[in-house]
Amino acid sequence: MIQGLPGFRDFFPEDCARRNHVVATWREVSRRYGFVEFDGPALESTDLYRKKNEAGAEILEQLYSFTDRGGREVALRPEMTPTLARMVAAREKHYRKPMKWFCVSNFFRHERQQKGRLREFLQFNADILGESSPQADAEIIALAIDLLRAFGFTAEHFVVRLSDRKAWMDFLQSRGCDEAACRTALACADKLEREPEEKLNAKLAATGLTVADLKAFIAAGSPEAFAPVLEALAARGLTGFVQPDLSIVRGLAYYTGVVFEIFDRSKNLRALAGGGRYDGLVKGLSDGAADLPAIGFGMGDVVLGHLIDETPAAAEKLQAALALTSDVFVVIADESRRAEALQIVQTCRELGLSTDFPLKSAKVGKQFQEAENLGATHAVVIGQEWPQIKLKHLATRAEQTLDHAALAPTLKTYKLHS
RNA sequence: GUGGUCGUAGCUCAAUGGCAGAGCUCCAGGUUGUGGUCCUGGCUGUUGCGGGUUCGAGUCCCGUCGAUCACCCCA
Repeated sequence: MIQGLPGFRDFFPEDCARRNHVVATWREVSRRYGFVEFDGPALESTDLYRKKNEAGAEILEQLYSFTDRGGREVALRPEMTPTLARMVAAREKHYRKPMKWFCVSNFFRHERQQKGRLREFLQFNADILGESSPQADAEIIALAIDLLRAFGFTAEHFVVRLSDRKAWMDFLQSRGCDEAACRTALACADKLEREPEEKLNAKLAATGLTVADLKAFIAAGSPEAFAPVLEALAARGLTGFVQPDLSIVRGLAYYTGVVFEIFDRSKNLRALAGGGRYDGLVKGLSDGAADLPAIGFGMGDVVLGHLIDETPAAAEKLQAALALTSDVFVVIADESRRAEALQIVQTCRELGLSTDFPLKSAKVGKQFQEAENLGATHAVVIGQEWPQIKLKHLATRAEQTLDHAALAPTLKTYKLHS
């Protein structure tokens, strides 16, 4: 038998139900925040990703890229930002600012899978374009926090680690670092927890800095850099979710201001979400056609799924969303009345009720069993007494007999009450 | 790309180098037109795949594919 590709997932009904819960939550909170949804193509010109990175960069190595039948170099999207920048540059003048856009899309990266990382995954992205104030930074961070709260997480479960690239650059330039030295220093700051001090000091030699200098800067905390964002988050009552932490650097070169990553408190997992301000990227990717300040972040479904499973409150919420529910099960007690039963089924469905019935002759007991299995709230029994029928509320086992013509009006009132 | 661990029924897992099994799921019954429990019965395996050692391999060895974890990287 042919197997699925490594790092790619099948979505059986129960998996789809999980995914739908995640996506529905992302969409609902985004709607509350006034973000509008957009999407782009899964396949883009490889040049779109080359432009942002130097040749040979690991990002490019991990592209699913190939030459299409028309001889074009194309790649499956590994992230959304280049597509967003392309789209924004094309119609920037058409939209009022600030633009608050989000999308939920699948992305592809050819790398070895491990916990929290697959080759195809779903990612939520949200961006605010055309507004450079700390108010926009706070709005984006608040959205990220409320997204996670909507899944049932609290400040006990996750934390936003907030940093600032500009504070880093100011510090490094004050120490005489040129552009290359800044890049080296930031890369080392990113590895402070992972690589031994001697190794990092060797790398830092060219910059005139030491690990001790970097650690001292992180420890000092640069409070003035975070004050406006923290104030705006405090006013929303979200202070408890945020922790200033200059040790967060993020790998990307294009960030220009606030950067943040969200981690589970127990630190068992990779980052749940990450993002930051990238004021020069739209201009760079559009060759100057559009110039918009921007801040955004991404949140993948894989790590999020792990944390949901590990967190009882979130897992319960997921289970509630997964519970099968249907409204009506039509029991065909007398097979000779199947035509009448189908008529009732159709009536229920046209009322908008989720309605099911047995496709083949079955004993009444089995049919009630099936109604239970499907999570139906009501059973309608069609049998010998037609045109009278029975309507039973399964939870209370209360049963009433009524004329079939009276069923629709009766169910309508039930629907209003539920 | 590098390294560790692991591949047995749809799922979770047993089986000292000696007859491949259990629970759950699924399917079918338990006589008249009413349920979640319960009872009975049944299906499903080239033990991931290919070699090797052995009288004999699920078990040991090699290769391969896959899963998983870590490194790398993390857009």
